[in-house]
Amino acid sequence: MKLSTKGRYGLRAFIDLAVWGEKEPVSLTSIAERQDISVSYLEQLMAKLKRAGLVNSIRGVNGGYVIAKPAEEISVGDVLRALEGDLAPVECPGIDNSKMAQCSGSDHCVSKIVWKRINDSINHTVDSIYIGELVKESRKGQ
Amino acid sequence: MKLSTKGRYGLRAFIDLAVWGEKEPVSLTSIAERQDISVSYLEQLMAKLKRAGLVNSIRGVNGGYVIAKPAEEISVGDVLRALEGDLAPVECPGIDNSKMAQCSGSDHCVSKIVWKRINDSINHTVDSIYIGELVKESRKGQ
DNA sequence: ACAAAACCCGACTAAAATACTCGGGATTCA
DNA sequence: TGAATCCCGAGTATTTTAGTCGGGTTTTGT
Repeated sequence: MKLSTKGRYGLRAFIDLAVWGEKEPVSLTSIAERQDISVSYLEQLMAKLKRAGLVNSIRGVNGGYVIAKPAEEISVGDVLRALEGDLAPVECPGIDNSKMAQCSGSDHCVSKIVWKRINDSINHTVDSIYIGELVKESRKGQ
Repeated sequence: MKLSTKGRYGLRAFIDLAVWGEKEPVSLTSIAERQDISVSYLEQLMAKLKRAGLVNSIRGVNGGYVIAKPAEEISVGDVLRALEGDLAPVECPGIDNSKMAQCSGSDHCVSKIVWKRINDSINHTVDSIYIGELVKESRKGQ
């Protein structure tokens, strides 16, 4: 039960971007330095965030990344799901759809109650924290 | 971000035990059949549950396992933590103690707010579901 | 006494996932 | 043109997972 470095580093990088990228695009090099993450790896993470429409990129000299929407409109859940895919720790058919075949055991289907509550609670938590709050918090700390 | 089979199978096995083991010990063979998990693997899981004091074992012919306390007094969190260790998806120093060295980056420490809320929400969720409820639910389903 | 049913335990391993790196490209600006 | 950037797919070492396996030991029924 662990969030991978994709999610951990990626959220840190995204916050960094939101903090430093108000006027000008932020280069991966600068994020890499501040956050101590390699540029190559950041490229992977940013690609995901871009695909999800959370950041835009500007190529060429003085280019970099900017967040695609105001930080107040992006939740931690948006960012983490873009990086990690579904956050559900247990993918159980019967919660939603697809192959019910697996889910025919007796109390097998009782544990599903548990998985659903865990999944819901995680999603609710990350969806209720916005990047904007974290940016404010970060500025306060400096 | 995934719960391993230890947690998933283990909770199923534990519920099975709670459902079937009211009077007599339940053998791993019988759990294995009902839950479609190999006996060898179940042995590993039960060893953990036993070490955590959640089940007792009875050796010899007609032996098996029994839960160590009433199902109403054991939470899903107790079981999952026994099987998986700490459920926190992110282990971040600064939430509690130890090596703060790592946690000196700027907004690095802002994301900690997120990890803490996620950890808390998961723990709260699993600690508020008791095996007893699940047993009842399972009996109802039959 | 002995065999069978059960738990007990540590070591081993194949497969999958993770956490990256690397090399070469394409853009843009000065 | 060349330097700073982003872009992208492949490759790979390490770690973790998800088990199996081969031996025990304990207990009970006959």
